[in-house]
Amino acid sequence: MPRRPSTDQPGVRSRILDSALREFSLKGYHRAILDEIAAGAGVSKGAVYWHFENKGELFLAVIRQEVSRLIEHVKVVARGSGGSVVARLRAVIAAAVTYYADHPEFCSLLQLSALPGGLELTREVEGMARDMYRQGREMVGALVREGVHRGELDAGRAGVAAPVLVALLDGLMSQWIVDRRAVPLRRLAPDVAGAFLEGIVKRAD
Amino acid sequence: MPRRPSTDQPGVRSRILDSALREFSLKGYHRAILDEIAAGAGVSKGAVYWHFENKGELFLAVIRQEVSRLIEHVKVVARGSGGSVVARLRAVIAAAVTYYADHPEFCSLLQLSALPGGLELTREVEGMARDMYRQGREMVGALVREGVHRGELDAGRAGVAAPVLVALLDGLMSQWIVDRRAVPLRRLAPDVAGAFLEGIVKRAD
DNA sequence: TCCTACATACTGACTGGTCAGTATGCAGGT
DNA sequence: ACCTGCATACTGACCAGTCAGTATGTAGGA
Repeated sequence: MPRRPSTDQPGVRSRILDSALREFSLKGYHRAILDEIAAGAGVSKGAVYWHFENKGELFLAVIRQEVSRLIEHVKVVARGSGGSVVARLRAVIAAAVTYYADHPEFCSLLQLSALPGGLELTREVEGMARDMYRQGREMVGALVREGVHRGELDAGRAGVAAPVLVALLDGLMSQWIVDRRAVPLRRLAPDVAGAFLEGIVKRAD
Repeated sequence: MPRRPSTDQPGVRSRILDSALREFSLKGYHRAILDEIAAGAGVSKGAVYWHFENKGELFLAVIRQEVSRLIEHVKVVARGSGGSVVARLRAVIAAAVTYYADHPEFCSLLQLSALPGGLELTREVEGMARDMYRQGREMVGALVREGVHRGELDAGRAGVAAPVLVALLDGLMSQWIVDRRAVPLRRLAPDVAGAFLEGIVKRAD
């Protein structure tokens, strides 16, 4: 239990979190070593155990911080400036993709956290991944419902649109991580949005 | 180096692979213990080291086997019975989704193998994941080119269709793994195919 | 067809390195 | 004098990998 620090050295805790993010995203949970996380933060292992109960809790804290940052980043865009729903969906896709491309360490961490429960760590991490996906689907779902209501989107697709868009973004990230050249995230983003919105089938015009 | 066995106990090697698949997919690479893999196969640790160089090679062997099974399974469907490209794309989506749903251990393993290089294991595993995604994109890409040539698919979407479909399938699997109720793979499959092919935007009819 | 001389395919006890977690010390603030 | 916020040194469990030993073949000579 991290006793609430009062005369804290400014930022020790967040420096530990930063260093932990680096190490975990570079080496994974098991190969990340507490002594090196501590060294990376310029403190000792004692400091880590002062601020965090154990390695697992540190990992959870890192994930919590990073996930909430992404969610916040995308939510702002989704609430949007009141344009059309289609425009806001395009913006959401662009925002997510941009965030991925700007935060590769975050992507690594996300892949780790989205592993099936038991792999790598505890069920708790799996629960966080589940929540994250849910929040993503909920956000997209709300947008889609609005779009259907406004007559912009097809009512028949309302049910799958959310899991499909979340899957799309997640899966693109996975491909990008292992092969950045083959899947140039940023460049693809507009076309991806187009394909998601309008499909790939040729229609009469 | 596994010298070719002649008086092999029938199936020891494949029993080890089966047990390793179970353990790795249940516990991940690091928490899977060789003694338990051996016990699960009904042999001793020595037998594991007789057939495989080390733990990493065993992991690679398991992944290779499983990935090539999926690829083969889907490729057969993609070559298809000569129907329309759209029909074959639907069939590919259904085949992949069905395969996922029927082989949850495989899904866990796939998630593990698709981790960024260095996480969990070596660059070699990352290379396999890269190859797998490439093969997937290539397969879809060939289908899409045929579809464009036949006038079924929109030429403007030809470039993104492959990474998008691969992403879609991969991302759906990820969501399904951590939350099977919220993302009922099999039931969603047809609608997913519809969304991918025709998009979600409402069009005038 | 039986014996010799190996080869194959294991067994299971042991070792050595690694690393999470702990015990203890200690400086500065109050 | 005591608490906070660390630093340092240590412990012990865990587990990959090793290796001497064994049991079961089997090819070839006599």
